[in-house]
Amino acid sequence: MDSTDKSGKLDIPKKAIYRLSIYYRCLQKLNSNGLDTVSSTTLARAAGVKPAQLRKDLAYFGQFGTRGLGYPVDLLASIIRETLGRERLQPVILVGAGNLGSALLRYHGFEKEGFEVIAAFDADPQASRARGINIPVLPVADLENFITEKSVKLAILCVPVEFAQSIVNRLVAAGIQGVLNFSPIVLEVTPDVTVNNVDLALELEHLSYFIR
Amino acid sequence: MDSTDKSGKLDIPKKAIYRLSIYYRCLQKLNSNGLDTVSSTTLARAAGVKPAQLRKDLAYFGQFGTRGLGYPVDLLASIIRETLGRERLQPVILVGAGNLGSALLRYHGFEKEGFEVIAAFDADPQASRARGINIPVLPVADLENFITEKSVKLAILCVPVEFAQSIVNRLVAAGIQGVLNFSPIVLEVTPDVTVNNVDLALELEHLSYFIR
DNA sequence: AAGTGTGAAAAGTTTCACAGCG
DNA sequence: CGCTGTGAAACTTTTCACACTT
Repeated sequence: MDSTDKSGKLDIPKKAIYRLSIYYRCLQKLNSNGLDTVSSTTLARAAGVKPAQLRKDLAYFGQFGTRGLGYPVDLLASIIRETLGRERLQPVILVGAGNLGSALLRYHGFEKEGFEVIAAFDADPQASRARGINIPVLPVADLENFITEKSVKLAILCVPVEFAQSIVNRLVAAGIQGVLNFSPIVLEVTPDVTVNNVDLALELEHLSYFIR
Repeated sequence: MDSTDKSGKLDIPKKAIYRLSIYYRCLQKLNSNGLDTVSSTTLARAAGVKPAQLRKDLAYFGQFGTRGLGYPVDLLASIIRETLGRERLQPVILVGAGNLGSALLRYHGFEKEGFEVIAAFDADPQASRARGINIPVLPVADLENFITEKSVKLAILCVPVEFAQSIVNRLVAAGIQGVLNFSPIVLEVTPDVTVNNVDLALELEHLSYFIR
């Protein structure tokens, strides 16, 4: 069997891709601490995984280490950055500037990690503008034009659950390929679109199972 | 081998427990639609999984279906609720009422799912109180007393990343058993404590890998 | 000596397929 | 007949252990 899937990407396990982001963060930290080489044992400890897993994860997309020495921090960081598709700044839109949506906009956590949220959309842009948001809040009717014109590929979805499916249909039709979904609903999309669900109540519920 | 782990819990795969929460939501919806029986095929479709997986998941903790008919919606919902430890209202505290923390408090998404956030803690309670939060915002110094007095087991952690580890140490020492962590850091805790990480930037980064 | 890269084993999870019950 | 419950098969992911390189 060959090592790429139908989309031409290297066949890296999904979970390994999540870990790549964690490794990248750890590398940035190490780099700012002036280190230029790191062993799998050290990096793995920082990332909370086992050394063998780290080595296997990195091996999915190449050989970057020096035996007896470790990995070059700088190079490895660039490689991961490129693998994740972060070499270019990705514009992101946010749809649904209600309670949670506007909270996320004020939070600026995405900007800190190098994503630019270039516009928000809401059924009532007037009301949302009042909430101390400093990017344009546009009416939902403008979604399609905006996405096409700016070639936006990523969207954060914070609309009420009953609108989530119909909005995501419009996003996908307009060209969105990745959706970060905060609604507690299983969205139906074509296989070429990736949906990541962040379900805050579900995470708390999951914790509730583990406390005695 | 027997079917319980060292803590005496049924040995249900972690991923199955997440799905339990999803099933529970779907059941509530079905119930409000007046249905009182549901087949694995129907419930599975609503939950976005395969019928066999749903049946296997439910079988981990008992036999609730009637062959030829399906599952009783009401009973199944109660069973899942109990399995998840949701029969009692769990008090939750939130630590770090800054940008994201105060946003989550105003969002009220946890309350909607039946969790009560009974207090928030912040290094500067004064500043946080101004942000339109309607639960007590207490100084971080009060953490230990409050947790002990109210027997709080769950905490939402939204402090800046550099304080996360030391705060979680204090939480755990005071009796917290489950932490919903929003800081981009791998927290070190004893095995009897469960940490769920919600890393918003990481989720976006993961999406970024899948767009072409 | 130190530490990577990697086949092979182990563990975990999902899917299949069908026996068996209502 | 319809649909659950479940062993067994298939698949995925993690861990091990060690040959190999600097």
